[in-house]
Amino acid sequence: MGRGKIEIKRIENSSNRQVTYSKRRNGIIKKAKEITVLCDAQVSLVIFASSGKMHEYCSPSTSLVELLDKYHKQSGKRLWDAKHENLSNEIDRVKKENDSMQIELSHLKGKDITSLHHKELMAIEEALETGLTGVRNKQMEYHRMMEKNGKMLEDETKRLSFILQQQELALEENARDMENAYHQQRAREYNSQMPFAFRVQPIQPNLQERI
Amino acid sequence: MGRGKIEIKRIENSSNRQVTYSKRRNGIIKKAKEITVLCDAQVSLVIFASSGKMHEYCSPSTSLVELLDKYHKQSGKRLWDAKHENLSNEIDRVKKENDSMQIELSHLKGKDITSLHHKELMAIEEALETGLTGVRNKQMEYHRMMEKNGKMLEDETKRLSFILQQQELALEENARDMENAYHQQRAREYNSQMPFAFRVQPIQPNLQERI
DNA sequence: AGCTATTTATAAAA
DNA sequence: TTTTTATAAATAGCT
Repeated sequence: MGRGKIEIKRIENSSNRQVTYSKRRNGIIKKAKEITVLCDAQVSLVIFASSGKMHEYCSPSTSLVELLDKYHKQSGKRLWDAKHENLSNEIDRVKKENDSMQIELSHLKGKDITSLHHKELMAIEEALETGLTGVRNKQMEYHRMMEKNGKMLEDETKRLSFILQQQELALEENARDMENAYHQQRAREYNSQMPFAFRVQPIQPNLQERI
Repeated sequence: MGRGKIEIKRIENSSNRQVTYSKRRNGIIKKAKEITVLCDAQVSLVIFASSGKMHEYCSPSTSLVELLDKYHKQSGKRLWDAKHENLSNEIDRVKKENDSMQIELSHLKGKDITSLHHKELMAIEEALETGLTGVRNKQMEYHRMMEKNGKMLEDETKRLSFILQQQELALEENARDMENAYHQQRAREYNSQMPFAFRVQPIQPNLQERI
C-alpha cells in the first residue's frame, strides 16, 4: 500500500516510524468514522503513541463511559472490580484505624472504661499523667513567660515613675529659682542694678544604670 | 476501494450493511494490529454492531483497564462510575477524620503541643483531668472490690482455721477417749468383761451464721 | 464465503 | 508536518 511493500514488524528508523504512526493513526480513525456512519456501529478507539501521546475516537452517538458500560454487560469482564476491591480494602483499613483511635480517645477521656481491666486502666492512667505533665509543663512555661513579661512591665513602670518624680522635683526647683530671681530683680531694679542671668539646670537624673 | 465508489452514509440495504460491517471491522482490527507492531503503539478498540454484538482489540502488551487508567491520567476525564467515585470520596472523608483524631491523640499524649495557645492547652488539660478522674474512680472501684474480696478471703480463712482448730480438739478428745477405752478394756479383759462401743462425735461446729 | 475491478491507504521521497 | 506519487491493500459489488 505504498511505493514498496513493508513487513509488519517494528519500524526501526525512528522518524519513519513517527511518520507511519501519524498516517496510519489518521487512517484508522477515518475508518472508524466510516464504519460508524456506513454500518450504524459504535466504536471506541484509544491509541497511545510510544511517546505516550494519546488520540481517541468515539462514535458521536455515544460516549466512552457508555460504551464501557455496554462492554461490562456483554463481556462479563468486570473492568473496575480490581479497583473497587482496592478501594474497599483501603476503606476497611482506614476505618479500622479510625475505630481503634476512637476507642483510644474515649478511654483517654474516661469514657467506656467499664469493661477495662486493671492493667489496661493503669496504662491509660500513665498515658494521661504523661500528657498532663507535658501540658502542664507547657502551661508553666507559658506562665513563667507571662510573669517575666509582667515583671518587666512593672520594673519599667517603676523606672518611669521615678523619672517623672525627679522631673517634677526639678520643675519645682526651677520654679522657685525663677521666683527668687524675680524678687532679686525687683530689688535690683529698685537699686538700679542690672539683673544677672540664670540658667536652667539639666533636670533629667542620670538613670542609665537602672536600664 | 471497491468495484464502485460509495458515499459515506448509512447503507440502507440491511444485508449489504451487515457484510460491509463485517469486512470493515476486520479491516480496522487488522490496521490496529499493524500500527501496534509497526509503531510501538498501544491501541484499544471496541466496536459494537447495530445488532449489539461486540468486538474488541487491545494491544497485547497491555490491557483495557491499564489503557483506561492511562486515558484517565491524560484526559482527566472520569471513566469510572459513581460507585467508584463514592468510594474515593469516602476514603478521603475517613482519612480526614483519621488525621484530626491523630492530632487530638497526640495532644492528649502531650506531643506536638508546642504550637498550641493557652486556651487550647487549658481545654486539653481539662480533658486530661476529666479522663484521669474517670480512670481513677474506676481504679478506686476496682480497688475497693479487691479489698472487699480480700476481706472476704480473710474471713473465710479465719472461719476455716477455726473449724480446723475445732477438729483438732475433737481428734485429741477422741484420742483420749480411745486411750481411756483401751485402759478400760484392759481392765475389763482382766475382769472378763465385754468392751462397750464408742461413737465418734460430729466434730464440725455449726458456723453457717458466719457465712 | 471467494473473486476482482476499483478505490483507498500509504511508503518513500521531497 | 504535509504533499506527492507509485504502489500495496482494502473492499464494493457480484457470485
